[in-house]
Amino acid sequence: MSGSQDVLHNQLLAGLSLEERNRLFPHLQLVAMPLGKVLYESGDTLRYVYFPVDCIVSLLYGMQNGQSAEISVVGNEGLIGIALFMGGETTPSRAIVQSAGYAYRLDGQRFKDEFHRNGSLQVLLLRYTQALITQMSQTAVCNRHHTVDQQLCRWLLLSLDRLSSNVLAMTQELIANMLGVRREGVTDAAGRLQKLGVIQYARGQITVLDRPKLEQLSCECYAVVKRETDRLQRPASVATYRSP
Amino acid sequence: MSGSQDVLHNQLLAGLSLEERNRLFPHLQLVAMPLGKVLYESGDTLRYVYFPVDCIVSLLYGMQNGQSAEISVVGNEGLIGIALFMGGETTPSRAIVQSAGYAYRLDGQRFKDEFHRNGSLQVLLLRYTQALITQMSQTAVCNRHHTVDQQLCRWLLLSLDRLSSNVLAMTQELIANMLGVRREGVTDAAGRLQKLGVIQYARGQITVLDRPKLEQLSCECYAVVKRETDRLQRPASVATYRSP
DNA sequence: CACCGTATGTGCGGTACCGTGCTTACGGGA
DNA sequence: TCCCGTAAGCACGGTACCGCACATACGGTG
Repeated sequence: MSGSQDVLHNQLLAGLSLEERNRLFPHLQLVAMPLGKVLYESGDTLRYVYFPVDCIVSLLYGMQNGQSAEISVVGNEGLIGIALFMGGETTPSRAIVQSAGYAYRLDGQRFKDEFHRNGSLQVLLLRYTQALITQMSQTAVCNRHHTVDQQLCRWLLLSLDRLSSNVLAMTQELIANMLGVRREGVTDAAGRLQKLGVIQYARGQITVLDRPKLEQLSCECYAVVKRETDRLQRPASVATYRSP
Repeated sequence: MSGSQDVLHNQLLAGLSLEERNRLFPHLQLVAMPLGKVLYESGDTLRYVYFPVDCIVSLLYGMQNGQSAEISVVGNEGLIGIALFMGGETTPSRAIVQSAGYAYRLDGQRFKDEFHRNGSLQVLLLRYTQALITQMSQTAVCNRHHTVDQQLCRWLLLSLDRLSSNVLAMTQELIANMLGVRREGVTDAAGRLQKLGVIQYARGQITVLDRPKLEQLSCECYAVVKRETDRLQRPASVATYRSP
């Protein structure tokens, strides 16, 4: 399957120094990430961290009444399991594979040890965590102020950025779970997008036909998160930034 | 004004080792935090971190159309300016004093230097950051699924926990800005709470009369955040945790 | 090819919140 | 004491989303 599962396809792993690579890479395990796989449940003690290479993982918060909502999405730009180096060991969230693929898995203890060596891994992880925080925060305001239509666009764009194709394998039901809305709400929004010729829907398979239009229809939340993620992912330097 | 501005009233500063205290405390500056003071705007490069002793600071995300929403609230359990040690230097958020008081201010560079010494400050800050992430995430789902009534209860409880009194100096207009809803929505919700005898409202001054009832009327989000914050704030140990 | 599970579309009433414009009423300053 | 700015209450129609109960339609399996 070509080199598409190359360790270096994960941007965090690719950013490590030579020494760090030598220490960590021998312990990385390539694992399959089938759709729907649960990496951890709310409250689980984390045993591994996962570095996605070509899959997408959603972090969800669930509630007592069964409702839930996605608070962030992770692809090859990040990792799953930040609670390990944050020191909490667990989180009240749930990590579930949203788009199938592969990831590299690393033992939690080894990962923590490396983090506390104060090397470039630590810098990369902290910056990534800040990007994640931005995404969560923006999701919070988005949930408050934007329509389902806008949020669907945002969600499609975030997914698209983490895939190499313009085809997503996702049912409307699943998307509804992620956005925390009714399935019918997604049906309506998707129908409107289809009518505009932006996407094409076919039984669990969405093809994005007009990405620029999608960006235009999306709320600003996508752009904010993307800009901030890009900024924080750039090789560490004296990153200056001013709001536009 | 008694010893209410004691450095050790900030839980993070109180958790430092003796050496760290010796290095940092001489450089802490007590600063007044009047209501409405803006500690930083979206995109500002952070020059200081602030350790609240008896004030409350809100982190807000604003949007292009002027709407905004609070994504987390910080009192003497935390600090403002995590983006400094996260490496981003700036964030797209806004920090504004929600309840007047005092805080200790520390120069950003000195703070970063201390963080990278790998001492107990680092552990405390990372754990606090995780608590903050929990709060943001829970806010996101809360915005999605809960009524204004429930959110008002949650918000009052979060504020109450960070004050030594049961009287909040807050207009409904300000609360509405925090929750990202209309002022009238807060009026309605507050009116209902008042009718139930839970709070008493008087021109920018809310007195909480029945806290247990408030907790009962609130959504679960308050309890989740509180439990997780308490867990993460406990002196670092092999913290195990399982969802109830 | 017939069947059935799953994915999608639709229609209905209900409600929580919005935007707007207005009224009431407190309380500090001249 | 009066005045006026600010805080709070109220009333209106509008709408986005909900919960529910269906109707359709695709596609793999026997």
